[in-house]
Amino acid sequence: MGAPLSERKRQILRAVVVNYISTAEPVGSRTVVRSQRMGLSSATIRNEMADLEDMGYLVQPHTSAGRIPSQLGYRYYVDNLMSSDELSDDIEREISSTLSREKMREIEQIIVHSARVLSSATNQTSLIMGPQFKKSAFRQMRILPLDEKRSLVVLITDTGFIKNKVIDLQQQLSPTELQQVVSYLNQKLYGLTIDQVTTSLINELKRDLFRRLEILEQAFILLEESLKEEKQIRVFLGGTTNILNQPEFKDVDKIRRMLNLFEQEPLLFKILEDSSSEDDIVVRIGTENECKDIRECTLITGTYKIHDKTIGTVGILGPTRMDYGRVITVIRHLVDHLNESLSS
Amino acid sequence: MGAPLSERKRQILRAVVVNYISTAEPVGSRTVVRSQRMGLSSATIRNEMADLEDMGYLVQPHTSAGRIPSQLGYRYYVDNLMSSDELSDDIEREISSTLSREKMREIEQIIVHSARVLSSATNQTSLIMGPQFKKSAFRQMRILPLDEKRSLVVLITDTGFIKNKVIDLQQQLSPTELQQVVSYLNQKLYGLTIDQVTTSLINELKRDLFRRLEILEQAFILLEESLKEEKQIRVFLGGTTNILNQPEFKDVDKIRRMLNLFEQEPLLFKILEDSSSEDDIVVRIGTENECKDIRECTLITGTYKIHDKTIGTVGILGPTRMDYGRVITVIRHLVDHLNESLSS
DNA sequence: GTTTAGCACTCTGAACTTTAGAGTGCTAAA
DNA sequence: TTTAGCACTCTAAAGTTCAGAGTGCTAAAC
Repeated sequence: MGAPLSERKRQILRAVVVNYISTAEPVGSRTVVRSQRMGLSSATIRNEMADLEDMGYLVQPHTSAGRIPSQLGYRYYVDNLMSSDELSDDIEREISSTLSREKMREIEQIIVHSARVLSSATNQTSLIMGPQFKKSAFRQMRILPLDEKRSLVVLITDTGFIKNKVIDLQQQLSPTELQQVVSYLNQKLYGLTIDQVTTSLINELKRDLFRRLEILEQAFILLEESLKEEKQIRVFLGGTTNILNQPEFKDVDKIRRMLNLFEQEPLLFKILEDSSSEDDIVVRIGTENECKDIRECTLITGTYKIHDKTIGTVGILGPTRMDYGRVITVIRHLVDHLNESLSS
Repeated sequence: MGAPLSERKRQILRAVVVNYISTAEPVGSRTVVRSQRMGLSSATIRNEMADLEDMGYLVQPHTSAGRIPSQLGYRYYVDNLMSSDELSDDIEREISSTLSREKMREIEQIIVHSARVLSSATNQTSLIMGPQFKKSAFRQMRILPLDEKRSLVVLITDTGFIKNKVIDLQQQLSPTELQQVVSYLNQKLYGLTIDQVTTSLINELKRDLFRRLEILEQAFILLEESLKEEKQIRVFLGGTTNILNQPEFKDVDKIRRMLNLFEQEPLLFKILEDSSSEDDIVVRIGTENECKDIRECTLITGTYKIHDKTIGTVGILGPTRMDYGRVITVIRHLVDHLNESLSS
């Protein structure tokens, strides 16, 4: 990306970014002088800052204001200048105590609480994609008749999820018939990921079974439906009100657009999915985001796993002016803890 | 409440309330003259309005502004002046189509969608308390072993709910032992409401059973826990961003306080519970609300039933300046539809 | 006794003006 | 190459002005 920056420019750029992140005010040359102990006058810094502006790392909101980092400036900071924060003991403790509590057996509970910790530790809004059931592999299926009309279908996956759903059956199946159906399905579906259980596959199985049992129309419609439903994943939010504390959201209209976004789960899902990478933490600054509703924001995401299988994404969404170092460490720690506590 | 209002005052009060509800601007005497076709001059109306202010039905934000209804004014309007809206066909259609859709088998789905309809039909924020499982009566319990370690506990209630939860058992029970436990529990618990299944009752049962089977410690802890969990009820929100459209919430600080409230489920639950009445729609204006966070708001609630058993509350929360007539009819219709579609 | 026309008075909110302060870029000297 | 000095620019906050809406009161009209 053009000429490499001199050490002095790097220091100045870092000073501007750090200052702006913490104060939200444009940073002037005098402020940089004060925070750098490098024995240069403000005039010199001014020249360097003018250069940095020409190169695209800084921008001026108006003549005679200080500078603020551009998107490129943040990018450079994140890639080259940032010192990764040490996580304070408080937060470390908060995370691990939140996740290790005895009562946290339900995965949904874990996710909800994680979202809360994440947002309170970063003062931003957190998004966590619930476990992606669809990436798990089919292990076993059971059907438990409840009363004359209803049965409970139970699905078990290799990642240890147990999903169940009540279905209505118009006609009653005898235990033997039920047994036949179940073992046939188990045999056919074993090892497939939920994603692979497509409508066409189901139709095929249906045709196959119909030759033997002609009573299953209803049951199949419902099975199909319940699978479809499980494929849609929930996104959990934490600290949505935190954006109100950010000075960049003092405009009611921006707030509205943001909160509106938060109400649209499918969109949030897409945003998280777009930005997730199997193995590392991803930082998307401003227009690096696909979704145009968050082009003024930064999204930082990580993924969590169960038994080494990536199963969901966690993220922090906030203004581009966010404390990158801190957010990244917090996410990293949370993901580590999640991986550990979900795999046990 | 003091002297009864003359017909003329009633008309003027109604005019002020109606006008203020739709414009959010203080209503002056001229405006009242224009909207009333009663051939009086603004001076006369002015005198009457001054009287109404003395009586406490109207207030002036400042000298030389129009009047706005006081809390008492709204109360009088709701109790004596309001003409109940006819529901437009559009909304009627929207409600019934939302609730009758084939896929809406899961009760949670129904609730979520109801919250949405409610908020979009009223332009306010809607709150719906999920079905109060705890008020249902225990009907039947089943335990289905899944693998070496885990079992699925299924609870069926008289209102047709089916709740289930996976539990870990340290030791495996033989089918016979399991059968014994289950039938003992069924016998003991049948007909009790979930509310009545207290910790002490569970402890008692536990002591009882221990004499016969000594393996159940784990199972019981978990059963107890799962019941406890079911007792906490979720509150579903719809249209939280609608408050941003209300001019009374143009202040970022008020917005923050409101959104903060929305994030505190237990508080919302308490608010709804405080205000619900078995049989009719309840209107709580301003300080009539217990909770101090909504002392500037009006909460209108209704309850829904399954098989004539009250099982949850739906509500609309907005500024005291809300379209009472419309909101009440919308809620009434929604509740009717809910009752019908949940009881089938 | 009501009702109303007329008028002086009040208050607000929007538009405009002023001003202090922060910061810049340039020039010329170190 | 660095820096002191200075003229210049822009903003945000505080102050000012002003039209408009609405009132309450008085005295006349019905």
